[in-house]
Amino acid sequence: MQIKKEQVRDSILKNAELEFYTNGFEKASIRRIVKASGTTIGNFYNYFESKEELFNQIVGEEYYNFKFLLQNHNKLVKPDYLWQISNPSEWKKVLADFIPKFIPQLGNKFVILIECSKGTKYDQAREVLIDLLDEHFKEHLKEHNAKYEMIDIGKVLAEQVLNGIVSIIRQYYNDEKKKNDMIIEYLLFYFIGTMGLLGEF
Amino acid sequence: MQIKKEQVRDSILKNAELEFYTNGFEKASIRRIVKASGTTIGNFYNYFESKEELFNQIVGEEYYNFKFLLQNHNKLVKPDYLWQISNPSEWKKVLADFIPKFIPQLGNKFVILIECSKGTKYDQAREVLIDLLDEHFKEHLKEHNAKYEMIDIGKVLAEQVLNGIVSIIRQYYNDEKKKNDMIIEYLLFYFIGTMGLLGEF
Amino acid sequence: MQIKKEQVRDSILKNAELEFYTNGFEKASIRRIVKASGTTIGNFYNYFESKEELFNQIVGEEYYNFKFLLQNHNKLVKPDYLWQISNPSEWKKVLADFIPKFIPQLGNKFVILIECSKGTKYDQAREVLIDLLDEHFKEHLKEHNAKYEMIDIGKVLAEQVLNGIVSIIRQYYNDEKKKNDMIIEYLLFYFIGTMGLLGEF
Amino acid sequence: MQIKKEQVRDSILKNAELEFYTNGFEKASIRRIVKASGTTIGNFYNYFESKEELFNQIVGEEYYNFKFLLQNHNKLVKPDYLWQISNPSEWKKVLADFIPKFIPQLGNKFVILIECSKGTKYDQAREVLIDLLDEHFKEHLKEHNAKYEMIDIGKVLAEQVLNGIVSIIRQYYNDEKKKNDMIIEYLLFYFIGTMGLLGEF
DNA sequence: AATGAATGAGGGTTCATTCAT
DNA sequence: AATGAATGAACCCTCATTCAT
Repeated sequence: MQIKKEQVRDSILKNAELEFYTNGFEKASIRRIVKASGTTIGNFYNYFESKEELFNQIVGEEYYNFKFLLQNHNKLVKPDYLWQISNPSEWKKVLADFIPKFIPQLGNKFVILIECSKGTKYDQAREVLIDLLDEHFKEHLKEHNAKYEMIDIGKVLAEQVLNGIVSIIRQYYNDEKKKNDMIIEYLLFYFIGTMGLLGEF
Repeated sequence: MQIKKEQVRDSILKNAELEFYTNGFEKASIRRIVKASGTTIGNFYNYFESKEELFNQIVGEEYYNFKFLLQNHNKLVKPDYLWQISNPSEWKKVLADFIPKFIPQLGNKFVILIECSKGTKYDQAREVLIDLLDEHFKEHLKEHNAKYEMIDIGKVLAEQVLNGIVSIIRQYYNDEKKKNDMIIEYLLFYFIGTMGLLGEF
Repeated sequence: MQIKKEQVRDSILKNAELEFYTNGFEKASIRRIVKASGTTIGNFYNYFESKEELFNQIVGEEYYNFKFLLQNHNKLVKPDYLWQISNPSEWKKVLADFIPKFIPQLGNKFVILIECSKGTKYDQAREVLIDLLDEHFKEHLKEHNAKYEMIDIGKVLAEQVLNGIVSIIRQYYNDEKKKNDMIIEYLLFYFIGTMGLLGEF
Repeated sequence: MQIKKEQVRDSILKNAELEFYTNGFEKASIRRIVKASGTTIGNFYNYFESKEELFNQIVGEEYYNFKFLLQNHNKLVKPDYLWQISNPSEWKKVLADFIPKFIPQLGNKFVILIECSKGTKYDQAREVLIDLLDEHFKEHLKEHNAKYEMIDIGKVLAEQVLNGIVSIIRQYYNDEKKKNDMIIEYLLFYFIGTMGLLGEF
């Protein structure tokens, strides 16, 4: 009984995740979710209060961790020495060490949080994250080139890097290792590009 | 009342553009559009045959130009010498010359075409463009580094660069000049990053 | 000007007739009618007060004649000697003389009146006509066979003969002569059948 | 509330049958059906997928049986000796035996199938049946009078006989026995009429 | 725990008709 | 005389959610 209960619950969560991932919160259909989960509409509401609450249960923890990460990134994320290293292959190694620490967060739920939360209370998640990355970037940009004026680029870079990560997650959802490699590769691109830009200004 | 014809039509088009831009084709609501346009549902259908046709009228020409650009990009877009230039500030100048040629296409309608066309006959636009960019990138990557194995990165780069442009358009929709500057800046980032990766740095 | 006016009016009437004939009153579309007539919705209402009034103008006279015919059929329509004639080829000749007198009424407008008037004030036309024919038939049936009990057949015969005529009009709408021949032929069938039934009972 | 399931379903089916019977498929209104059925629009779609599917459920089996009958009518329907019998009261007896076999099919649903299916996938049912009857009639006409030229009459007769049956069903929908009697009576009329025509030519 | 019937608001769309120009 | 913009009710259908069983 207990087991069965959990099975139903898990089935709903699993299928709902796919539905939200595919269609976004607003276009997601409870009917489709329960059908895929092998249960019924009525029973769904024995497990979850609403579509929104279901969504919360899927991305809530993710969001919590994510906020924690953001709030504490100054302590956790301190690879600023990166910016002083000038050899790209060196960078790569450093990133390969550093990135895996927060890569567990970069799964489908992260995508849902960032891209499929329109219409929920999380729909600012994307913006919040971007603002934070922006701030982060601007700091570094300023730090390395005091004369750099076009600081607005930080926000674009942020959105950019976020989209890139999301895009990789979506593309390699079924190959954890490749996904991680791609993210590292991709971030390298970013740092290299940034360095190039900054170094020449 | 009847004199308004063009006003109403323009009002609908303007508000519809915003609605599609904000909610995508499928979630866009005709009722919201007509309310924002100060007219009625019935009257809407005096101007447009359907929601889909309204969408077509907004992005149709855009799509036509866009296809033309894609089909003729080999002739139009030939700054491949870019890849042989090693001085980033030189790159920047070249890009600044080259990019404005197709920048007029990069407005809100382009965003709608790329990001908000799910459910319409244009919903492959994004994929088509990405495939083309991918092909383009793979060519160059192969050309410059025969040993470069991870050719899959082409598609990610393509999606990446497209997202970046879209993101910039979204952010600077009200400042044409800055938008253009940002796109140039941004593409520079891309080329520099790519060069770095490839070993030309 | 005056001529043009009549042209528009006639064009509307002609196309409306076809529209009513094809789709019935309720499914008929004013928009389609005006489009086919080469005019506009607004102008339509300069010529006709409403869809219903347009319908009236098309079948009104028809209905008037038809009612007159019905009310005076005892005077006009007196081929009762038909029923005493026993030679079918003789019948045929008599019918061929008699029927043409009211055949002018049996055109498309008659069909519209009988079959396409649902939703208008004429929608009882069919029933009225059937009742009258029924009465007529019952009279004759009684007259010729006093013991004939199943007098209800009159109504069926009436509906039957009406449907038959309508069906012929619809099928031979473009060949006046053949249409008339078929109607005669068809009515012969009826009288022969009736005679056969009655004579043997 | 939920116990009603079958009641509601039956109520919808019953009222829908009446609605289709009265207004035809296209003019039939789901709103009227659900109001008459004592339920709501939303709930209607818990029982039926669409207006068309509702229609299918009403006439689907009818159509299946009807097609079977048509395809097998050469085996099932073989009272051709009828045409050699010259005594009408004898005909009547034979018909009285034969007709009841397919009379169960001749109810309101048959009428809906034949007369109210415009706009559905069954809208050719009428034509198919008429063509088949036409063929049937032409055969017999040829057989009995090689010189009979006006073979076009077959189609008219077919439409005629079909209309007649439909008309009887419509008139005696509430008296099964009388309906059957009338159909027999009516078909007799037809055979006698046909015989009369043919025998005298 | 499970079912699915019931609701009502909203989706896109069509329509006859009115009326300012 | 002619135009067609404007209206609002009705069309079929989908949805998340409630609740009696």
